[in-house]
Amino acid sequence: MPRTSQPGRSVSSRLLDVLFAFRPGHSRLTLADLTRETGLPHATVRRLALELVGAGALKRAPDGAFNVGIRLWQLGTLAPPSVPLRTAALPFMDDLHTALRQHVQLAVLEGTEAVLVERLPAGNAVDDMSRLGGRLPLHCSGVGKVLLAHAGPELMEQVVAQGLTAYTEHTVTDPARLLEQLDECRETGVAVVLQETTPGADSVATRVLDDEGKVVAALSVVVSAGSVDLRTLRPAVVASGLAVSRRLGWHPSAGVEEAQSDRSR
Amino acid sequence: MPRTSQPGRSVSSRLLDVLFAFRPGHSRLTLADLTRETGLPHATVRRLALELVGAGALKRAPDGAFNVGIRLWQLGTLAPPSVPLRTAALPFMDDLHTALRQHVQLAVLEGTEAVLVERLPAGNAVDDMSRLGGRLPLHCSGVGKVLLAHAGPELMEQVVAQGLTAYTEHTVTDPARLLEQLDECRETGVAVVLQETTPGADSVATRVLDDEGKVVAALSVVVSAGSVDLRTLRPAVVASGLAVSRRLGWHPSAGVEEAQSDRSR
DNA sequence: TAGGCGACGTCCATTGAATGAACGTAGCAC
DNA sequence: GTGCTACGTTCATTCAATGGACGTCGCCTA
Repeated sequence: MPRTSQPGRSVSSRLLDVLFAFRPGHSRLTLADLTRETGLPHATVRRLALELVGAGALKRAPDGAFNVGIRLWQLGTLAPPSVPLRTAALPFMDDLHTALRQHVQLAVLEGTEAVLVERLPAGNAVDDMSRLGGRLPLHCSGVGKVLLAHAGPELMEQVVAQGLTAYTEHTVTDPARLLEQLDECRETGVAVVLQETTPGADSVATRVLDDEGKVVAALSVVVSAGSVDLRTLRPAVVASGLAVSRRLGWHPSAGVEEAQSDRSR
Repeated sequence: MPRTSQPGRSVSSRLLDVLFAFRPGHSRLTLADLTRETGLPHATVRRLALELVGAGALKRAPDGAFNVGIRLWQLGTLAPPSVPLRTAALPFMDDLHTALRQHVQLAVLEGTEAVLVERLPAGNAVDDMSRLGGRLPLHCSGVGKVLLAHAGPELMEQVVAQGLTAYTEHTVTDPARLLEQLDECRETGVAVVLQETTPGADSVATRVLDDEGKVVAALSVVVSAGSVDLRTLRPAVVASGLAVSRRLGWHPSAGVEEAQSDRSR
């Protein structure tokens, strides 16, 4: 007797379960992997996965394993703020990168994390575990603090509720202390983070504003701790952030919008 | 009496129709747009689109329009050869970019077109209509000719069958002439294209090989016609292509694999 | 003010597409 | 041989997807 186990779930949600089983570090999945990951019967998973392959959303390797297809990648390039933001930011990020020879990162807010939407790595600089499409904590990364500072109190509550994980011995885990930092960041538009995400990595981050003065992204430079005087980085980062903002239509007269209550999931 | 019009189609295919209705230039779609685009009843489209929004695959703007969501973008970053290829190529592309101050592009083969998976634009250089995630014709772009030259005869037949569209007055539309160029490209590993895609834009492209000597991508520099002696570009492009290939595990002893019959998609 | 139009939202009787347990096969290990 | 895991295929059952119909809202023209 079929149709026995999981009623009440839509086909679409099951299909999306299969899709989103692909995560960083799980980008190559066999049928068995997908079955485990989704908890669905393997016959169901197989049907769905093959349908995705047929549409070009997934690709099947000769050995039977599944991969994300190029068509999905193309779809992803259409995601805002990717389109205008990346286009606007890349030239200035590149300038920063050329001038400083350090990691330059651009991140946006997604749920209770920061997602890296662009990244220019400096081969000889410190590695800070982040990668394109990767996620960084809001409470202890440069870009994270900038985004958190401008996102309104509800998000702060959520982040605190989830627990301020200590990634290093320098991570700020005291909510009151964090609030102070965010207040300062909101005033200055800059966050300086010293070895809070990764030991040996400092970061200077600033906000990127759209034409309405809303914070749509954060731009940061990550450097090896102590290798550079962060005070010299600050003007460069701020200037680049403003340049990107202007390119997005922002103008000083637009100011900076306070605490929007975004329902962005 | 419902269930009247389109039987024989799976839910999944309909869902994917909705997803893939988002294309470059159609990245922001209203419900009515989606209805037109997919040809499905608006009640159906609405249900599917909202389910996609619920999963974070799409995002709905306050005004009701739909956009591709960041989660899909993240999924896309997992698509091979995006992961290792982009990582391996970016540093060298950046070097090329810094040295030449011209557009630097990385493309892979997808169906009968080349897809731009990475792109460093030069603000002051000629604009050549391509964008990240965009598609270029195989028969008249630098990266396209490189990919086509190494893809085996079946693809060549397909491309010819589709017609060698003349994008400019310089586009090679004679199959015999194109074959000659591809033969040469296969020998030298380089394709030089003079104003075939866009008037005023020249391109020098080379292949990128993986550890098995298979051509997995093409790397090119696009310059304003006549602004640079292309013979000086050639060594730089070739060297960068080889550098990326080495980073992917290729070694001169692996050679270059001939004409694989790829069953992609 | 009335009437037309398009976009969007909601409802619900009908039914065919999705389902998944069962079975079969192939490869590997011991 | 026996046991295990991965993968493929089948098919009776049934419930979730369907889409025509109707309602609402805003906008335009007369």
